[in-house]
Amino acid sequence: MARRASTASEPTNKDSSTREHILQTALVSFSSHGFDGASTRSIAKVAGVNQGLIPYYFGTKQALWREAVDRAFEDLSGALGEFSAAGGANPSRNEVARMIRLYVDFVAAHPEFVLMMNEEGKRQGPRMRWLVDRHVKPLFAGLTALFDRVGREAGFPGHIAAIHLNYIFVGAVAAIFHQAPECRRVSGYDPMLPEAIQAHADALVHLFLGDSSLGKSEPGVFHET
Amino acid sequence: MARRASTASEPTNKDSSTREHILQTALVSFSSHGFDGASTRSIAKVAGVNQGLIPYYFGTKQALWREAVDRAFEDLSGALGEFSAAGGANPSRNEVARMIRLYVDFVAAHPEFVLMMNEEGKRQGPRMRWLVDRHVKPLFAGLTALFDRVGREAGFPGHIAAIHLNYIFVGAVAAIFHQAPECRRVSGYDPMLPEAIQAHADALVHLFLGDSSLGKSEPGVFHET
DNA sequence: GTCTATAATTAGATAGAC
DNA sequence: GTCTATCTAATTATAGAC
Repeated sequence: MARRASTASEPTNKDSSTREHILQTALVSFSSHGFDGASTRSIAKVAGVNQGLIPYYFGTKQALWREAVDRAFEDLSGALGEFSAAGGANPSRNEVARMIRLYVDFVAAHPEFVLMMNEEGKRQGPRMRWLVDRHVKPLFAGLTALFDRVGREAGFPGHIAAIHLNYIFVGAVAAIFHQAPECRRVSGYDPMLPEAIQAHADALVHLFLGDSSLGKSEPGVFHET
Repeated sequence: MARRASTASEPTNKDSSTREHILQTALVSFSSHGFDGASTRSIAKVAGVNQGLIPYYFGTKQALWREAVDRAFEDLSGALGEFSAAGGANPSRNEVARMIRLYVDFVAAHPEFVLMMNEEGKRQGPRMRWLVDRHVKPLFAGLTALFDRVGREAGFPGHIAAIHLNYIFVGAVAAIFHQAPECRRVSGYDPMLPEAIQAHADALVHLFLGDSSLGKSEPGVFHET
């Protein structure tokens, strides 16, 4: 491919550079095969470049992983829009429903995000600590406030319900997407189809917020205020 | 350690043999580091035996993995008792609640089971196909029947809700346990403590079945018949 | 049955041609 | 900036001592 000349100080094009291509390929490989299972040679092969370019651009495999994770959380932040920044203000039922649908759409479009979270969050180690301290903790305060309110309104017992609701929610959203190959083989149903994604979001909104379209708020755990 | 002599045809003691010890160690290692990430040397080291014993007992790494997975599903079947065999007969609300608590307790006691399922179910390959065809498909028919009934009673829209409820349920149960290290670091809360396991089961029963202890059946998605 | 030693392959990172 | 070639270390599996 033709490539325009660039001086030493001028940054290269962000979206079309092979560096960026390696970065996007790396996150998918790491999430699918794990950090140890994804070799730099296999990442380079999928990206269509030489293995030597990875140490050239990123130094170490660890550094490549970190840049790929940074990029993943940028994508999440962009997809959630105002919700990722606002935190747990005091959203209405419709705002919570919209947040659920935004997150479902993001996970369906980027299953590698939650696969990477599962890969690193399951065991202690430097990558888990780095990931949690740098990216998860800042998001967690807002999420806890939100689920604390949801839990109270739903009459969940005890003061520790928020953390449970948090993981119940993220697990309930993501499993069908990060287990998509298993789901297809066991049931013949493709959860990545647009109709399936919508049906999944519908089911989650119904489960967590109840069905307000019928004009009653009894089912579900969250009631309009 | 002293070991009693055995003839060629006599099977060795199942629970105390080093073969069995390797098998149990292997599942934890595979679930934590993935098939490629878990080296036979590291498995042998954790088990406290020599690396050469793995090809001696199991032939190949693949065969070791298969035996470890067989053992994991035996444990699941044992923990679920009558529920794993009965399938989706027509359980009462209390029976469903009991099944939820049994599964929560199993996942908390054996996070390596769902970690292994996540590890292999996320991508296509010979291990995923073997695992699904041999172990998941036989369980799936009963689960679908159960969630089909739950979905109908809860008024979920459409005829494909069962598969969504299935993955919503298994994801909701397991995430806090398979992400336990992440959970501890982000929140300081240990989901593996007995009180936490019970609180998680309480939250799930409340979410999926509603709170019948108050004598009303409005919240939740499942109503007593 | 359990060990040591090793063969064949592959890993991440480096050096240097162009 | 991208490639080939290579170094060192770690991988699975095998051979053989005891």
